Amino acid sequence: MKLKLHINNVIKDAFIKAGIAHEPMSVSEATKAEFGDFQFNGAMALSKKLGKNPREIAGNIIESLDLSGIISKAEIAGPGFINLWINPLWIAEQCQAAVSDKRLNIAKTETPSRVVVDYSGPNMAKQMHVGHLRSTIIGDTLANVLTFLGDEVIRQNHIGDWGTQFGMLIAYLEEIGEDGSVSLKDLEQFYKDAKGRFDADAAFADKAREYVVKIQSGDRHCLELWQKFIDISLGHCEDIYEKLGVKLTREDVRAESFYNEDLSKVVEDLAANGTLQESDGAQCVFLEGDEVPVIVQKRDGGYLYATTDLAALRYRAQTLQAKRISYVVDARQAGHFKQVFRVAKESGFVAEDVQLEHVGFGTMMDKSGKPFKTRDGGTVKLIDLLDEAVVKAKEAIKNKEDYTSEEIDALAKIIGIGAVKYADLSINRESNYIFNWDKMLSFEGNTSLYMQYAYARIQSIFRKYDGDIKGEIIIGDALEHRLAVMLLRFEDVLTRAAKDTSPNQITAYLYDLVTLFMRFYEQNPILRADVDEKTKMSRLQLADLTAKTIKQGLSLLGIQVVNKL
RNA sequence: GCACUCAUAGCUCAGCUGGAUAGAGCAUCGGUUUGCGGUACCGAAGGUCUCAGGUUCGAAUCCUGAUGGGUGUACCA
Repeated sequence: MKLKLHINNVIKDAFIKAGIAHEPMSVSEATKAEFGDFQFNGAMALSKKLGKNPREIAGNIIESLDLSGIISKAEIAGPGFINLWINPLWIAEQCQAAVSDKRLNIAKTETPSRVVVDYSGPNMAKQMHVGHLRSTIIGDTLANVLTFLGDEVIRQNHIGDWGTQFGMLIAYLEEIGEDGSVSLKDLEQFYKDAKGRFDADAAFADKAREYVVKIQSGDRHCLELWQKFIDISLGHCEDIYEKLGVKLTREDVRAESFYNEDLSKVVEDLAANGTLQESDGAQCVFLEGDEVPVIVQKRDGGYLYATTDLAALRYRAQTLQAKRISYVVDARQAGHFKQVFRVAKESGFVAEDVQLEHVGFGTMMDKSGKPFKTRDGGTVKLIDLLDEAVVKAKEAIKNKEDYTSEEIDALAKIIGIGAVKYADLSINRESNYIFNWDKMLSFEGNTSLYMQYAYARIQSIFRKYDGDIKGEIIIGDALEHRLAVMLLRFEDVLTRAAKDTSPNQITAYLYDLVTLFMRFYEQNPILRADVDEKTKMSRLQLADLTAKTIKQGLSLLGIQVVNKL
């Protein structure tokens, strides 16, 4: 239900009827309940253009407003605000349509766009650490939401599988032989051991260097070892994706190595364009206004990060035919992407109408506001963080005696992982945030457990009530009205969150929704004996729609719900 | 040095296209229960939105400057 669009259309009609030859600005949600459901602030802005006072303009608009359909009441307030009330009968009708529809009456877009979402991008030489969390779950959420809204989404996992360090790792893998997969369980350790050999043994180091050259020139034996290493390493990542409920698969992997053969072409084509310049022996693109150039080829002939990204951009725009390409990468790389995007467009690798965006995000901090590290200063492995979340979630489950130990394990997994994800996704993407277990696993405030609790509570209503649900939704009091309007806003929120790539708009909405439901439920009994049948049916359906909206919302964030907790 | 970015309640955070008295949660103080899951709900208190100018009918939001943090800055990814 595109709620705002409907209301905007009513305003637009009023503009035409009133003979105002301007495009009206969009309505916005009312800032307070007593101001109605929505407000239109465009009269003030028109005041100067029309040479009239804003209240008079607002009056003209209201006179021309159709109050027989979606909007039932309109009032002028203050300097020229128009407060709008939505017709309760219409709201009820729309909620009814939503509750009986699998997609909650949210249509897929009629103009789907092909979107590449680049996210996660772990390095195969190392284990995933907490720094990969945000990219992985923000990117996955974006992909989920866009898919749900009807776009054609291509997920791309640009894993780091190429470069000099791999020679060392492969040489070591060969040296320790068949049981390499065992040692590889701990990639950090494997990396350290390989590095130890590299530093201590000159023959080993020579072999490692030799392997780098061999891999890149396509030596079969070395490539086999390399492939084995990548498979094992990627397997670790997939364990984490599985735990996180992230939908990345092997099909989505387009590794750095995938673009290997394109790299020389990128440089050639830039040279042919005349955009390339040599500087200190390196091949560079100098952008107007930028101090540092984009280096695409080193003095020694090697290629760089930017070269691979240019190749990937071209592949995504030309071969995959994407119209929007979103990179979910740490905010610190803003400068890099700004430059690479410019080169891609200016060189014609990517057409002008393709939207390139760097979806940057802030850093995870510890309690003291410093980057999140282990006690001894190392990076925190993502797997350890997730395992700890499950352990802590177990402690948070109250009536443990009601469950078998298998049930508790399953619950703890959903709740623990969900809590970590929700806490992260509920923070404004661009800001740094302080990681806090207690807050994350609290039932209070905008947390996953508050959502889960509300959801479980609603499910409990339906466990108690085993009759049929029939009849209509009737909007009774003001709280029901507000709850119903809130439910209808879901699509607008998703659309906006997708446009801005900000998952926290979804969590903020869910929190508002749940808070409103809790208030509604406190005040409006459903199953109590003194509630008449019609009211009971109506409220049951509102509760049902609330639960379905929570479930759908969390599902887009990649978080499961539980019926009991 | 230059560039980017951030600064909102004691703490952790919201605040979308500029709109009405800047909102939540925690912590503090107080209230609600013959209970549909109290891990809930209601209320009080808490703010010169870092500072100074400017634009505007209207600025936490836009512009300029200052101060204080963070980040990036030529052959790593």
